[in-house]
Amino acid sequence: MLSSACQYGLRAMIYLAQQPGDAYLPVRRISSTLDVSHPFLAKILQQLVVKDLLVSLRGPSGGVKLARASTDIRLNDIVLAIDGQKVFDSCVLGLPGCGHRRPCPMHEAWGELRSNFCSMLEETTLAAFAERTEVGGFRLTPM
Amino acid sequence: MLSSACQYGLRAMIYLAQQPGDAYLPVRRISSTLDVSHPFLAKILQQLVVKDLLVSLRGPSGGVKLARASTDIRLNDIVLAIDGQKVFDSCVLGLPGCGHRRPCPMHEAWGELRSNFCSMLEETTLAAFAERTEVGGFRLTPM
DNA sequence: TATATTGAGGACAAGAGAGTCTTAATTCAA
DNA sequence: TTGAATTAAGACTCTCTTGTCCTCAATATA
Repeated sequence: MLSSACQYGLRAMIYLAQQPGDAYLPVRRISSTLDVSHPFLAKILQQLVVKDLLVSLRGPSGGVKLARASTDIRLNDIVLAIDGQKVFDSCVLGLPGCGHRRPCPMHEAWGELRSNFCSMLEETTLAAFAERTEVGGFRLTPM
Repeated sequence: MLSSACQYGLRAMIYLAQQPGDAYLPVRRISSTLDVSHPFLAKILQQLVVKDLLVSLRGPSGGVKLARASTDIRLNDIVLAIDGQKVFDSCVLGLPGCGHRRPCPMHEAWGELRSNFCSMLEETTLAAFAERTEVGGFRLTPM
């Protein structure tokens, strides 16, 4: 459903939203906390910088931080920035051009499930999600 | 969500369920109707033969046909045979071991959507699906 | 029995996604 | 001003899925 890159991106963004203060956080710190490859995560976060979801600073005490308040970033923004629109309009049977006008047999049932998923991503802010993560004691890391 | 192989397999099985009579249907016929590569589809259908969802016969007037009544095959059987169990217990954030005991932040919301999807696959028989496909005028082919 | 037709099976090629590595550019701090 | 820390950028490798190709085995039919 979501690519690995997108999964890493989401986890990193949630982690960043949990940080107090306004300091830059080195990517290396994030990657070691989440236990993912540093160069790979760096490349992913770079995409989020380009899409204006993160800002970055080079040099000592540099790193990345959220470009705006976590209450103003939705999970959907992150997924779109990394995986693009295709997640949202793919057909379960892989038929090109499947849609309301020429549906495949699964279109209706799948469409409903998918739109529920999309709604969740669109409605949930990063702030809400980070808080739920902390309060619920949920984890972002494999270990 | 589903691999291309699985998508092709589902489309082929629906197409087979729509055939009247009990004759073997050559894979070549199926592949050209669905407009997918013949060798690739052959390999996929072979898996379904091994899993006893199809029976095959070589030689002239050979081909494949459903191993049992389409009322006795569920979409779930096909997905399991091709993509395996991993479709059903994957974590949205890709965390290994994510589950009730150690959930990731998305576990609950995603779990519900996924279990709806699974229920649909488990409850829908190939017969019901093929009929809906014909009655609704839905399509299996790209063109 | 001869032959054309079909699936079975394996080796191979192409593509995408995942992940690594190296070098350059930037910036803080001593 | 020098050096260390850090992101930026691109080339590269690996692996898995997708897809192709060729040969072999089976079998219905003439």
